[in-house]
Amino acid sequence: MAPTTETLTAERILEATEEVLRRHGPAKATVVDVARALGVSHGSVYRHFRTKAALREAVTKRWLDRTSGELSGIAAAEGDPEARLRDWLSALFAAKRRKAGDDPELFATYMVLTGEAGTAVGEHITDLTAQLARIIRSGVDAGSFDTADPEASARAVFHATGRFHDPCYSREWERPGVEGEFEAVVELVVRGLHS
Amino acid sequence: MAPTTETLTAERILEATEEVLRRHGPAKATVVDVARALGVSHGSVYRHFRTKAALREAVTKRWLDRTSGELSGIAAAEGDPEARLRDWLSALFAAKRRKAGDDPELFATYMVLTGEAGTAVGEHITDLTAQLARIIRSGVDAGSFDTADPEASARAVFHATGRFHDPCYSREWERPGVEGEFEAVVELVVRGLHS
DNA sequence: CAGCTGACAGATTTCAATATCTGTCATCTG
DNA sequence: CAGATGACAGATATTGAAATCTGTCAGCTG
Repeated sequence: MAPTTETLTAERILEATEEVLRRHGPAKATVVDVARALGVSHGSVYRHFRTKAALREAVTKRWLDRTSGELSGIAAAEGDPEARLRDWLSALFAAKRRKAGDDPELFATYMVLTGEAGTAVGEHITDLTAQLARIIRSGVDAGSFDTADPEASARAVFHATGRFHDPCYSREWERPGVEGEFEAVVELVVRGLHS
Repeated sequence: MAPTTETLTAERILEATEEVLRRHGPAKATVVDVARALGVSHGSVYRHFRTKAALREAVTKRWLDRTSGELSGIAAAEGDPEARLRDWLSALFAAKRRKAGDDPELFATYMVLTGEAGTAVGEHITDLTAQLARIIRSGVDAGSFDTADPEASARAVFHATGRFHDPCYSREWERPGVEGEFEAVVELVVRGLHS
């Protein structure tokens, strides 16, 4: 694309890569395309990212971190832990559903990227369950939740609600009735946590 | 394979198709292969199944029905509903995990088959949640479970435990610690159901 | 000399020609 | 004549040669 005089940074490469992925999809997005988009040779891209896989994983990480960031506010907030848990789960579902619904092709692209084994997804899940554990712990402290192991309960809640945040279910998220299914599972889970 | 004098029945075709799928995998299993395995012309296969898709769906249905059958005994049994619910969920997880672990290639084949949109999977899920609903209803009658809508609760329980029976998670089922994760989710769900 | 380039080897992908498959049906056979 | 066959048209899959990509690196440039 248009050559620039700006310095070539990891950040600029990541932005260009996102754009190339959006345009070409995961199968046809090449490092050469990214370099072309930046007006540099592909060798320069390899100066910042050792391999194509590392570049793709960095893009994935950025994308996942955006979701984590949206939710961390709720996890850190003050107030009724049960309400916060419900809010957090709703926000997670809403965020995923929005991403999947607004631009299905891009979402499919990221599904491919997250499927390429790497540590990014695992770290994202660790991050999210840590947020959940924080909420649950504050519920235990307040006496509204009862669990011996908030971390384990957090993982259980995360797993139990997987249908409403795991990308492999994304095509179900637009069906009529999901909202109700979501409420039912959240209800079950919140009741299971109660003392 | 070996030609036979036996009459050509839908049942024999289904058996041969299973064998061909096991041998060749979902991508390379053709109707011609099935006919060859039976020692007949492929036109004869089309006499019993209108399309290749119908044949594949019939095989899928048979496979899914085998799991449903294994579980229906637990759902129909007498005795403590909570124990039956735990047994049923454990049996479902064990059955899926065994199928995935014993013959991963065949399991992958069936994952492809179930992914080919059709009514078989939907009916299977309806069947399983009906079994769950039966257990939950008996728990409500016995006074140990509390829910206004056992069918809805059954779907919620099924969704909440998806990570331990949905094929899209099958590669997680062999990791150390799954057993514990499973127990934690079941515990959460059972507590959520309790009155 | 830090950062960029572009040629290169080996791996991967594309593309078009070729082969095989699906689904139909007129015809055959017991 | 019920049930099986195999030739056929159009759709799909395979194959192998050519094009492109990945990752490296010696050398260029500011």
